[in-house]
Amino acid sequence: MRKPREASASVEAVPQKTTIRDVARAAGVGIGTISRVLNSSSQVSRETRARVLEAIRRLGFRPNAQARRILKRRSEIVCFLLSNRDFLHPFHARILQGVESYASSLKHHVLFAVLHYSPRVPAEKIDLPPVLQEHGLIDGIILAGTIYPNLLRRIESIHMPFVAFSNNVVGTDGEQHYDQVGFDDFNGTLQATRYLIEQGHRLIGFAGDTSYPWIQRRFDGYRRAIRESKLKSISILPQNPDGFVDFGRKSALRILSRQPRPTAVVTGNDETAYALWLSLRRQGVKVPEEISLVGFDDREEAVLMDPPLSTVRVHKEEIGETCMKMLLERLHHPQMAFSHRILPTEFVVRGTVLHL
Amino acid sequence: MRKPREASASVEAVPQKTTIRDVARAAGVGIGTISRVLNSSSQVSRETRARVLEAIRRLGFRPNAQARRILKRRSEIVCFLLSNRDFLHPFHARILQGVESYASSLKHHVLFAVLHYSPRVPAEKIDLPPVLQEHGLIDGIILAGTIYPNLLRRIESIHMPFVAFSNNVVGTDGEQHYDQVGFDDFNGTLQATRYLIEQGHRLIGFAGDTSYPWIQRRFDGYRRAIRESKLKSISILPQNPDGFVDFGRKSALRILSRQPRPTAVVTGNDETAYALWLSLRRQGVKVPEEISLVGFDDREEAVLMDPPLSTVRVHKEEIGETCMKMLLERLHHPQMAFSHRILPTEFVVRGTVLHL
DNA sequence: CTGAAAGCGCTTACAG
DNA sequence: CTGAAAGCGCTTACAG
Repeated sequence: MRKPREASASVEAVPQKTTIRDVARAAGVGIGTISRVLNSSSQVSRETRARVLEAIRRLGFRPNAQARRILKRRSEIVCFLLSNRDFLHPFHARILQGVESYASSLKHHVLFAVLHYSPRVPAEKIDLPPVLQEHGLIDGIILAGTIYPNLLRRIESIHMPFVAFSNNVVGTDGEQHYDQVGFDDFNGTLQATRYLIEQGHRLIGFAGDTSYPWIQRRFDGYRRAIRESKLKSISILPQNPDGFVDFGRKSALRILSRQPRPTAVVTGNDETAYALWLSLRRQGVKVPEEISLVGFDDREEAVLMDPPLSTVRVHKEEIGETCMKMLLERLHHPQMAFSHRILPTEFVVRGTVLHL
Repeated sequence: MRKPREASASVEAVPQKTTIRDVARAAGVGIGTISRVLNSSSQVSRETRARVLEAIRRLGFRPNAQARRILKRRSEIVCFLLSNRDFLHPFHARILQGVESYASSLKHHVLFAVLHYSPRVPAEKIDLPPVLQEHGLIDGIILAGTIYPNLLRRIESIHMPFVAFSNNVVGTDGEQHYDQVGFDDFNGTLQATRYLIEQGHRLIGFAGDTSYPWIQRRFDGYRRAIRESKLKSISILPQNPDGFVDFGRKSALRILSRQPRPTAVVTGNDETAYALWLSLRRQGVKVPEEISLVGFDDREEAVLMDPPLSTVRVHKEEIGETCMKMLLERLHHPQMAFSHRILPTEFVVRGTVLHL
């Protein structure tokens, strides 16, 4: 027994109930004509079109999106799937914004979904959000967050087009058979370190946790620059840091106790740079007068520092846009070869590097 | 050149093409029976169900979500509409997370959309995102960001259920005929200021831009506490600040030049507190030894400070959850009276308040 | 240019 | 319990 929809008073007030048939009757035409007007088909006479548009306006008719989508065989909705992040960090939030902005400019929509999974569970045991279990609701997926091989395999198993934000892909090796967009970790620190060298620095350290593959790539970029100039690399990674502040304290200690003491430090990311900055200040060490500092990511922390942090800027919105663009290309050309686009980073000179 | 997934073999591999009719044929039953199994109707015999499930598995069948939704007359998708924010600030990002988390626990989905509009344009001129122009795609809206009266009227005009995050509603007065969820600005600063008084402070200033209604409410809470204890309120608002750092500099100046000098400052939000902290430090004024500081919002900045900021915590995820919950109630009970839920805040004691 | 009809992939009374 | 049929709100050949 289906319950009748609400009280009779609301019948006129709720335009949702008006269907294409009502409009056809009101305009005295067939339903096909209404559809043609809605889809701005050229084969409708001016007068008919005007009559139909007037009827649509008068009845407050809005076509049912679901019904259209069934026939169109495309929902024009993509899913932004954030995996294994307990909170939507500004970095990913801005990727999402880039996705949304590009998507909406093309009349597409973005569904936001979250997934938590263990990297150690077999692929088929990963419990995907319901939206990925159905089909027809979304056309494809933009995969962000931390991506382990099992998630990749799980997503592949549902045969839905997807694009992965590649920088936080962990533990996959060799060739990958999917579309990816990322930014250039290696060249980011390469450029930053070269800048320090140009500014006259010769004793340059690197502080960052290289157990993350992206920090490792940044470390590699740093080492390349160091080697190029025949300098010696100095790596600083505190043991068992107990949280953010403790991490800063321990690495500051290691830096300051080194003989000779580095004049500059390249950090694995802005957060590390921030923690270091706090600790150095606390110990009365001035940035950049006594130690120059360079970050990576250009997060909010960067401009909150005083002086503001010189860092490697990542164009987060552009990453989102490019993900969306690639996904659309994939949808239109399913047989196209897979590609991995790596977007350039940009070194931003602000206040934390001293010219020696 | 990487090769895409097999071309010819994909006919069987792509489950999207399998329909309920294929399954019916494979299982040797009618399509109605497949539907009943999918909807776990109890009126299917164990053997038939088993046969159908096996066929579904074998064919990799996943039902078409759009088709189901047409019949169900409910999409179980809500739209999170972020208005007039040029970027998804962590504050709103966490509201979104709360919405998503509650929604997904109930098998609902969240569509993320952005809107930019002028507060001065007539309501009917506001160009809503396409998803709000169709019907059937979403069941309702959660409205976040800065909300002016014209947007409210525009949303009301499309007759779609919605819930507004109320703290950033601007310029509406009197009774509001819609559902709202917000947090308690007034009691937040009331509690924070009382805490300062308990700690022995008698000269307490308030720094914040009261042209924003929410900061005005926070100012009111501060004044209530001040009046309760028969103290004198001291309001600090720098003229024409030129950005974040300049704002901090100017207000620090005003605070320090006052005779007698306040021993504590309640700020309109964490950002203000952070700017103030930076400037005070720069001028060699110690927090909290010489000046105590209290923030509002409990944003990321708060824990980035050293010592970490004592502030008024807002439960952002809970706001999102409550929005989603109210929207669902509204959907199930369209005739229910409108309500405005105001969630409590919580004062978090950290390191920036000195006991006198 | 336009209407009548078939059809998209489902759900759900209806009748056995 | 189950199948055949009607129907959800659209789009799109088809035939004039």
